[in-house]
Amino acid sequence: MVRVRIAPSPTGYLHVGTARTALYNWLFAKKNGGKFILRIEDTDIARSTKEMTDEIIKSLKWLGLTWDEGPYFQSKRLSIYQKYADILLKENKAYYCYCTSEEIAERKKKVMSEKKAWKNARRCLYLSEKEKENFEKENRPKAVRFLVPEGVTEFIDEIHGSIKKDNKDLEDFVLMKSDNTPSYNFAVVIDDMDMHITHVIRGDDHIANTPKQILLYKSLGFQPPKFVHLPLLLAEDKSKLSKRHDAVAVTDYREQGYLKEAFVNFLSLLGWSPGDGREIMSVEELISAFSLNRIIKRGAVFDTKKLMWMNGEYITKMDGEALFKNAVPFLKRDKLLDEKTIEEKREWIINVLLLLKGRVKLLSDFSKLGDYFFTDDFKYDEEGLKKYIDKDRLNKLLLVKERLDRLELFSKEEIEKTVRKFAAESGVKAAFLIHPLRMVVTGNQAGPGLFEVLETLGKEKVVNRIDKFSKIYII
RNA sequence: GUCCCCAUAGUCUAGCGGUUAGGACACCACUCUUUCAAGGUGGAAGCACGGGUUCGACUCCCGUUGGGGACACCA
Repeated sequence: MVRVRIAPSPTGYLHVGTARTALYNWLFAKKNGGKFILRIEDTDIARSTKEMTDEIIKSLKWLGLTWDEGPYFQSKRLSIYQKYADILLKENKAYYCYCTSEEIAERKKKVMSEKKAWKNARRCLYLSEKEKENFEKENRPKAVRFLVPEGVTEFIDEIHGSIKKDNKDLEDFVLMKSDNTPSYNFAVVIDDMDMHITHVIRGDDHIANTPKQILLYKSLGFQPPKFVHLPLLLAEDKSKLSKRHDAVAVTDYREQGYLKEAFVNFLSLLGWSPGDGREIMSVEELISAFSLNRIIKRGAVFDTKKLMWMNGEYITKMDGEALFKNAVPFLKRDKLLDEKTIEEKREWIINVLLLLKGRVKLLSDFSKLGDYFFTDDFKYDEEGLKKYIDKDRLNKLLLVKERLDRLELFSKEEIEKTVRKFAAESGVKAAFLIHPLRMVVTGNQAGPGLFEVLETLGKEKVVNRIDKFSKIYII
């Protein structure tokens, strides 16, 4: 039975890299009828918060990455770690270290400044009984360090193959911090073991931790799980995606107007592909196509342009109901719709969304590109005014308006007939009128087909806007 | 500085000894069109380098270079 987990630390929002790792774990579990477990790694008491835990859970849910077990909290399992630490201590596989972080930091700084390789000396391993006694009397805080044995640690990574590490390059890392909370490497091993995790699927940045963890499994007498290290997600300059320069929180993408379907689809293709050229894929398709051996080794740049393209594809393919559900919250957020209108003009709103969807990339674009449908308070594009508005055209527009006003049925067909007929009579091309009309009524140079826009807007608004414009616009 | 990982167009990728190196995003041109977008057609753009192995290397091996990651009582 496959059992995998995602183990975020609640010290920040759900990072897109973590989301991708979660997705691969989830897909792998679904594909193999296994279980996906959520574990919150909140042993850093100072930096972990309840808010971030909630945020992470919210983001995971938004993406649809629901878990079968958990969330487990490491902060509630402290006695378990302590128990295993005591065992290792008793078997002399670990020892107490009385050095303070400050002392170690200072030593490290000195060594690094000499451009030498830093490795914490196992000073406290060789403490005499007397020294130990003194430290204990002083009540000095003590951490538990693992006694790294000699030898070479090797493991088979499902993606990278064999990875070897000479244990002499490993320092005696901390198992239990002096505040009696476990270190990451220790807690992970105990938990993965205790939760019967079969495959540890995580980012490449954990390759360096793996030998340490394997050593722990061995000293505890447990069989290590399989390790799968995914290529890292990179920023545009190929460095690690960082909080400082990049949008890395899943929440940010949701708020920018990305659809979870597009986001998940895009993430799935960063480091993996189905191999048959398919790109736009539903979760069901992803599940059935997913396999670990199609994951590649090199890091992938998170290309927002492609994400945006994909998002546009998903939006274009949406039907009215789906559009309504997804886009309305954004229009509401941007104060273009209120509850009452949403209820009363549902069908009309859907028509507007259908009209706009082809040129929208983000859900938030509905507000940007279609504000004139929802408010009279829209901006006129300066360049467009210069290009399309002059005295002659404005006068003709007023005449067209007269005719439109007389239409019994304000349908796109009738509108088009009217405009084209007028153009023919005046000896001008239809485009000569269409552009200024669009400018005056929508404020934009471009947009959906003009006649449909006018029909959707309704006769009253169209006529009023032309009137109003002719009064305020000074040539 | 030490250790580890990686290397096909600007980006995401297909390729797993013999291919005109395929697709997608982005870009450019043309087309369609009332505009924009979409669509259609076409285009530019790639196997980092050097040695091997082999009849034959993008593909296998070694090295170089380049990029990335890890080196906390953070996770």
